[in-house]
Amino acid sequence: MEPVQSEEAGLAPEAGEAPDGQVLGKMIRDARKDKGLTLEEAAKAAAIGRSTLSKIENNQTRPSFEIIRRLMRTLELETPQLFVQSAQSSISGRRDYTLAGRGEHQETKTYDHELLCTELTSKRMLPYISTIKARDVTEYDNWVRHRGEEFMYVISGELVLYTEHYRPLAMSAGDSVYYDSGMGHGCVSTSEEDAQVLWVSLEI
Amino acid sequence: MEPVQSEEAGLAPEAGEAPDGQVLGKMIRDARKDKGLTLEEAAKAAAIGRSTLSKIENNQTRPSFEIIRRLMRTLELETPQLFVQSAQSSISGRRDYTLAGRGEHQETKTYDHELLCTELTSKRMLPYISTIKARDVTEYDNWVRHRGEEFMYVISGELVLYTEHYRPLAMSAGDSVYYDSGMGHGCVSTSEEDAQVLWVSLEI
DNA sequence: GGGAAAAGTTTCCTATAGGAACATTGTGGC
DNA sequence: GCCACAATGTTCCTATAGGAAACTTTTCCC
Repeated sequence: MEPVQSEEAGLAPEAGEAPDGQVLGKMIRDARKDKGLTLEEAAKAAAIGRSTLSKIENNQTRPSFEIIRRLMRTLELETPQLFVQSAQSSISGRRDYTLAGRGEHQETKTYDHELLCTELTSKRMLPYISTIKARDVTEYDNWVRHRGEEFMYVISGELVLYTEHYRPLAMSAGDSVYYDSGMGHGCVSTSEEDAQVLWVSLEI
Repeated sequence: MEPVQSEEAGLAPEAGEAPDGQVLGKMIRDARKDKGLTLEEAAKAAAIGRSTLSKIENNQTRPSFEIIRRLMRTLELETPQLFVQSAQSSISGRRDYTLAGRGEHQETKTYDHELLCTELTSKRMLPYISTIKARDVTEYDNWVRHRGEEFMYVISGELVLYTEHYRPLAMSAGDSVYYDSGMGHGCVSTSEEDAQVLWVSLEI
């Protein structure tokens, strides 16, 4: 009963009708992991179903506005990251999201993420800048891990990239590294000030 | 008939909240009226159904995230308003780009690429740093174009990103942009010194 | 290594979102 | 008043969102 599905494709800026919400799910998953929550915990806190959250994170559904709203509150996500009308253009970016909230920027003990793109649908790479808090850590055992690849470039500061399979890698401004993000990894700032890092992540 | 459907009745555990759900429709209607659009016009512009918009404005449905996103773009709604109620129009997600108008540039071509990873096999993203010579210009009719997506971050200097379909975008250190690289594009340095740019490219 | 518990995914089903067509309510001209 | 006709509201139907539970995978222990 669906002879024509065409009309949808016409107006939308992004061409492909591929159901890939692509980055939205990843963002939510990352935010959840950052807070150290399991699917169950996060879902309960947001008053949604565990399976629903799983589907959203895997981009297997087109969630309702209400559901997303609850998740954003629970995960303390910056709202503009999720939308921001980039005026029907595929050009978007610039660090203009820090905005309003002023301080209530999503922060965890260790990282402070700032997404560098808007229009999450239709994008496959996820670029963002992280501020890595200065702190002392003798050893790292709490790996970040997600299927895909990741490129990292140090904008400022000094840090050590700990990875699961290789020896720690000391990095400073201008250095970059490319690795399989399925391998556990994590950063620790080794300078007095926070370190700034640019990531580009590709989920497989 | 009046289905005073307490939409949230079953789901929302917290009672002290839930205003957004009721206000959403009014906000959207107001925004539409402000722009002097009829239901039909607005719905068409947002690529949604007329009846759907009607229901949303009358709070008779719980629209999907995607639908709301389209409406916000069409009506140029500020995102935080939808989440933070009583938001005093925090200027967010503003496109505070400085747009470079004008078109006279001399032409040359010489980027200076430096690949940031080795072992290209098994990698899907391609990160590299380009030095864009001062006063360097790419020819407009000879766009760079390749299937895929591209993320660009300005490390230093000032430049203008020219694209095939959008207005020139002036960028300086710290700015970034994400675009479909199938769209013709090219950079021109506008500062005295060379500009340094970090690219991450993803072929499809 | 193996078994158990936890985390995550998929399946199945119901309620409903979204859109086309139909119905109703303005609104201005005569 | 009555008639166009334009704008909005409602009905009807299908595809699917969302949740419970079954199932699978991963993570810990011993």
